[in-house]
Amino acid sequence: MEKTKQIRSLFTQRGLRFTQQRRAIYEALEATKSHPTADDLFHMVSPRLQGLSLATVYNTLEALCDAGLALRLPSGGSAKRGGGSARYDATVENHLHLRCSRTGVVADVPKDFSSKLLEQISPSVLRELEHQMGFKIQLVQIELVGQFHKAS
Amino acid sequence: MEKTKQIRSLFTQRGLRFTQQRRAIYEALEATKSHPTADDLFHMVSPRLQGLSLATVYNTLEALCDAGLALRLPSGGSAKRGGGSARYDATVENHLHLRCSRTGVVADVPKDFSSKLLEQISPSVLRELEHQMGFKIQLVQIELVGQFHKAS
DNA sequence: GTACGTGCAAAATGTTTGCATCATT
DNA sequence: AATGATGCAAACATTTTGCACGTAC
Repeated sequence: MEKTKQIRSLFTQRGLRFTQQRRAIYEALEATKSHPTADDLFHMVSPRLQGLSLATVYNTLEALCDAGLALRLPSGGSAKRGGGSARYDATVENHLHLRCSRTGVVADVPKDFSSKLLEQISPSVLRELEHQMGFKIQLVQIELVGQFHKAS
Repeated sequence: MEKTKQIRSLFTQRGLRFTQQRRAIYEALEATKSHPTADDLFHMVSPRLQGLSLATVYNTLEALCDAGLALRLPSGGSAKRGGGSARYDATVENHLHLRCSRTGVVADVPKDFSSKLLEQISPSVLRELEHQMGFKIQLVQIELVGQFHKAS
């Protein structure tokens, strides 16, 4: 299969071993828009890989994040309100998130809005900031915290 | 004392009872620039309030956040790397944070940079987004993830 | 006096670790 | 063959909860 090869080369390019578990977890993460938690992914993937361990999901997600193939979303909100577990996203292109302050649900801001907003941030100011603070910026994370209408 | 009254009225304005614990925790949070965790605050405050319970710190922080007197910072990074516990900030005026992807340490972006960057975000685009997504934005959280030079 | 906050300990999560085994390189 | 990943269970850390008591309104 074509896709398998693509993923395989993505992995090996970054020094990750290509295992069935990693492949399945990455595919599931890539296929969903839902910003799943590690546990969500475990439940999505384990039907196909009987015997999968939750610890492997955690290990894999850490490896993917380190390799730049996934992002761990900064999680606000108390544990009660959805802030209790980390959420992941395989979309590496920079985009914004909406986070509901009641439920912790995370949604993507549509691409056109995301780029419109991100373009407004001046790279020269960021570079000036990097220089002044002695800090190398890897990622600009923007989260719009608020509430969806029609309270549940 | 003047300050006590100020805090008292801050609290009562928002329907919070004014207890010694809440006062001490709020003062400690307001006085520091260090974005402490609940446990940090517990250790800062408990010398003055013997018998203070960590659960009270958590309760108080939740009450302060709900009342808009404090913010829980979105916490990226794995549990190992400082993402394991929530950090709080009494500065309600919107500002940006730097987060070290190695250590989880959070630092404020200086006010002049913060406002320069925040001003670049067009309110009209945000309003359009709110309308399209059916979402009421309460807060724009921006985090610059990266690393400080001179690794520790 | 009533409603709410506090302290304590126990429970509930979420995440990591140690180790034996297994798969990928 | 060697290195690193997996699975399992136990350890760990963080946060929440239940309940008796105390305190602010």
